Amino acid sequence: MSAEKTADGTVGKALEVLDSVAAYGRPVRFSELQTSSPYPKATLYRLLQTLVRQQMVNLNETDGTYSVGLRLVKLAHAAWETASLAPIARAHVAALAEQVEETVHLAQFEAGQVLYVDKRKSNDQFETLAQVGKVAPAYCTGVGKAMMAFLGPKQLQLALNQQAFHRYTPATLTNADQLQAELEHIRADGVAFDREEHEQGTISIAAPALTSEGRVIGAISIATSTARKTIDDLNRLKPDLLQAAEHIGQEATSWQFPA
Amino acid sequence: MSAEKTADGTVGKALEVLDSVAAYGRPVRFSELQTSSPYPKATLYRLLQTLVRQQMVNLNETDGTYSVGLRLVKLAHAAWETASLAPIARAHVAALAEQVEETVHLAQFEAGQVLYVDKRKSNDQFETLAQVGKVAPAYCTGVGKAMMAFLGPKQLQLALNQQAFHRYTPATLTNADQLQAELEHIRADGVAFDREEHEQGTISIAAPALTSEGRVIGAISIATSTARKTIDDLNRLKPDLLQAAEHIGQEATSWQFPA
DNA sequence: CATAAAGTTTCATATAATGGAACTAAAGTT
DNA sequence: AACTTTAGTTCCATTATATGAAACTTTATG
Repeated sequence: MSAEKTADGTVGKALEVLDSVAAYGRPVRFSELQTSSPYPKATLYRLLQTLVRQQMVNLNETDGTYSVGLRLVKLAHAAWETASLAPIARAHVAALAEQVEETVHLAQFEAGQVLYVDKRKSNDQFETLAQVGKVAPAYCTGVGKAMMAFLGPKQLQLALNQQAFHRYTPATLTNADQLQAELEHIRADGVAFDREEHEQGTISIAAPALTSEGRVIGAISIATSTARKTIDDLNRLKPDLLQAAEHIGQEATSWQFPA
Repeated sequence: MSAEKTADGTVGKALEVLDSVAAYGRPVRFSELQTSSPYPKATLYRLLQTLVRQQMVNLNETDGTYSVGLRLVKLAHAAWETASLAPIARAHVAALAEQVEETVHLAQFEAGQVLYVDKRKSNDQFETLAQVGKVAPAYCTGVGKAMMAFLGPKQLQLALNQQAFHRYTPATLTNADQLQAELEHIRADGVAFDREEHEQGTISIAAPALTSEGRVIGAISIATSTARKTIDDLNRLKPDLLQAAEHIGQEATSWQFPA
């Protein structure tokens, strides 16, 4: 485990146990948790009981399985309401999806990563929470590069240090210099492109959502497959995209959304 | 603080701090957290730094405020996916709302309380997460009584002990004997009514969703105001409600949803 | 019924956390 | 500009909490 996590003693351990329960995505028995835990059996057991008493984990006494608990769901909800741009931006995301007839993503920048907070396909009857909440790297996604390009210098330096530059496809940018050059282009052009950098066959055009003071609060993108459209096709959607991004920025500023 | 929380030492304290950050619902400064914290300044500060390092809390270095962090949002998402009946039940909730043209709620039973996991109004274009995740008492809500009525005896006893019997309106049931008698009626009738017991002017009819083995996994309700409809009007919707509840139970059983 | 596996508890010892006091930085006042 | 107040941060002797191997209990299996 990382030195950072070690430094956080009991709390760090408890949260790691919580993560492992959550990661199973289904109720899990103690012995299963034990097989993948770095902790001695007694330690794991005690941490788990603490989490159960704190209602972060639920113990189903009928079959002896553990699953995420009510208190976490409550915290989850508070986290979503406080930190998510999705409620404010929803109408604009929906309108853009209808207009361009492609998948539209809304994302935020957190700890150097991209967090998808909304996704809308024009023919969906509803959006599902299961589609949002996903985290992706910033350096090789449209929304990630769009947000990085408009960060202040201090935040940008920190963000650059937080990129792993793992090569996902042959098109992935794999070092900070390449990325910096790309970000200059994006700043000049106003939009970012994902040219199959994260996922082969997937391209997108993205624009940052900025407050009236120019601070990055998120990004919106139109994504499609190379089978359906080309980068030039996406570029033709630039005006609609920029307008939606600007609307989101304006609305967030009027709501005094934290940036 | 309760003895239970005290017994959980540092983890309990850290979670309490996390709760208080989440409860603000907006970015908050250290001094504000301090005013309502039971902990000495140094202790609060150190717990907060631990949560920041663990990414459960985010520190905005620009304005020195704390807010919920990415890791909590990730855990949130996992919690939702694992523990929520909402994705499985969604189509049935939507169909019922369309059919009866009133607000339909979907809820689950957790730690003696009702957790709303979906809500649909027939004329909504979308549902918002902000509407779900709310917790309510069981003894004076339609969904709560519907679920309690079909609990096994051991679980029912525990659940009865978890009710506060606070009087919300003149119609609120305020002791276990009254509630037990009401639950007998509900078992016989198959549905529960909220007769302005939780909120003046709000009435509802609710039915439990049961697995094929008869275990309670949730409840669904049709809620309206006394200005719009009477209890008799709601009773006429009983067949549609029971059918939707049964469909949800069947689908959950086929998905092997944990009960 | 015996054995194995899973879950739970004990307690001497080790480690982590505490919190008053002091320090540093930022904001406010004169 | 200087001083005061408030907010944020760090120190470290002391205290509290956590640890984890071993043992025990319960449940499952052959």
